[in-house]
Amino acid sequence: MAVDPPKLRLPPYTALRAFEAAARHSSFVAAARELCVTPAAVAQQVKALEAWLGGALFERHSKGIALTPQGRHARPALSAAMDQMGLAVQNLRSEMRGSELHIAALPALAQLWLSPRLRRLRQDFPGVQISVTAMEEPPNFKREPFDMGLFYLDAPRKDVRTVALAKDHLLPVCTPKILKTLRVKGKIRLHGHPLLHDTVWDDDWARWLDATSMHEVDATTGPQFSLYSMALQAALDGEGLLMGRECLVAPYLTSGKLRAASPIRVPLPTGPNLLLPAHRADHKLTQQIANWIQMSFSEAASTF
Amino acid sequence: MAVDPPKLRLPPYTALRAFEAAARHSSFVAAARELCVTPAAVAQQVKALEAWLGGALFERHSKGIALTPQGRHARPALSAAMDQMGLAVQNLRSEMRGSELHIAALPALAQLWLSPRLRRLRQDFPGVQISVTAMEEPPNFKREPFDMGLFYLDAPRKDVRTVALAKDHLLPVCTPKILKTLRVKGKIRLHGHPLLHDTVWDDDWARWLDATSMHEVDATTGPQFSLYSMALQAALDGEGLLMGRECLVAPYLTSGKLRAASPIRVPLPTGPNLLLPAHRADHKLTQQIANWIQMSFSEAASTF
DNA sequence: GCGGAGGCCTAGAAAATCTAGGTGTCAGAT
DNA sequence: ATCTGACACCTAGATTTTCTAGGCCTCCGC
Repeated sequence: MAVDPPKLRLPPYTALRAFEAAARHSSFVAAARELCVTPAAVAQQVKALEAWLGGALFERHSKGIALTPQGRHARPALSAAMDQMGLAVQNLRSEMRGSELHIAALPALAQLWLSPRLRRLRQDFPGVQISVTAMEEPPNFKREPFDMGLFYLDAPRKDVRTVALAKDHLLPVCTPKILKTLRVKGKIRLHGHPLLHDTVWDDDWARWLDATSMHEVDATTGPQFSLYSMALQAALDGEGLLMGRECLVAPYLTSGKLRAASPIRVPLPTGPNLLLPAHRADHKLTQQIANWIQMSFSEAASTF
Repeated sequence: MAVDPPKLRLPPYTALRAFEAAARHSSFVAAARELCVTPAAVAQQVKALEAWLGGALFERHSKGIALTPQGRHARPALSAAMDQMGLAVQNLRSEMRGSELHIAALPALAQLWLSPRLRRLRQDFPGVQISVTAMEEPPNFKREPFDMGLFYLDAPRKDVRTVALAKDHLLPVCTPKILKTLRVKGKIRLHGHPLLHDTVWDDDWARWLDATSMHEVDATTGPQFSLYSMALQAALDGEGLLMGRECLVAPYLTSGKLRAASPIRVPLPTGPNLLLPAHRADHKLTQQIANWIQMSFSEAASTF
């Protein structure tokens, strides 16, 4: 019965975070990816936490893991606490660095839509330091320090204000030079040139060919690019036909560097969206820049 | 514009905790005491956090520190997040170790009230592992893993259900042997024997002497004990007069090992309280044991 | 003008956390 | 039936974070 108590300490934060991520993904590897560590590290942290608690949180199966009832029950509160923690830190951070703004964006949107407008954006908001980070999936705004996001989404998200910036359409594009070779007796045939593919938007070609009932063209072959902008560059270099997303290729159609290889535009179920985390909703600078982006998009849309 | 984003990480948790504690205490030394580290460690963590944020959180004065406006503004959210975190962990822990119960208690209450009843408590709740930790101040139940507390308090606390277990009174006590030497012609004089003092309840003697207008006795001299139970032991050993707290010395009065050296009982503004953190309110075992303690106290009270 | 309290610094010690590399088990494919 | 890939696990040692020790500085009150 010590008078100066030995302070029963909480388990280390790292262990909690590892557990939370592993529970959320039901996987140590996925959690490890999220946390930027090796799976072994996650496993160790979870094991340490289990030791501290004196009981198991996961059932280990050779293929994957499953939460025990206790673990399942504990997760929501822990996640909420971590969200709140991240939120508090972000608010603090943004308060300290008043005039910084960090945008998360799909690589394609970052490079093809945002990048050309950055100069003007910076001119219109002098003194604001605008950063852009490209990523495939929208980040967890509660945990990661981004002020807004720019992503293709089909449905609005809870916990984030989602503004659809435009409806997007698919249409095949190529250089004018290639276009000529496709014209046979006034009709256009999509043969004789490679189809350029983006690895993420892999099924764009299939979707368009399906919608236009052009089943004679094989959507599965052709070079793959991990970045849409690289596929686009290949198209600009005359290496083949790209299934264009109108929002992204519009400037090249306007300038004449690319041409539509077909008049048929197939609507996409998803389109570019602006994501505004709820906790930034009343942040003035964020609002202003969000408005700027929306305006800029509707201007662009009018040129389609 | 990396595609695999370098993951802007949150600042280390330790730094946030150091800041939070330092802000709460407006002092690095106090924070260090709370966190069981040296002040230098706290200072370093805070400095690291400030570096991460890119701005100062405290104004350093040679005597103490003061929060900057940003720091002051950020603190509440951070504290709340940490509370929630601690809470989530505790719930998890208590769920894993279903039949453990941890009581925080003032040393005097732990030793003189709880300890004699522990055997019966354990008998009445077989299979429950009951731990007791003694400490001078009630812990922060949101952060530290205690299921209930037993402390002298004058006012109820917010965020913790406070149950007054009894009203307490001061009365001077000594061994029967000493009592005889105090009787001079039918009247009792509190002279000729040392007054035994508890360092924390330092002013008990003064309070009683004041209330009884016995200004001729000097309340400031006499041996000091850091634990009430040691002062009590000294009294039992006939080393002098103890200013007794009725709740604590009652058993000795009953058994005759100690006698009241005066019939005058002076009410104390504070009394023993049972503290039940809100988040444990619907925990069955905690409730049962709380009831047990309340009952046990009212039984004891009826014997005064 | 001295002593103590509080904060600051730095180097090195201690502890926490992570990685590498190898094992075992299963499910689905060959 | 066997192979292969995905996933979890382990351990030892590397790396990073965090802490302590010990000395310094400044201010305040005596």
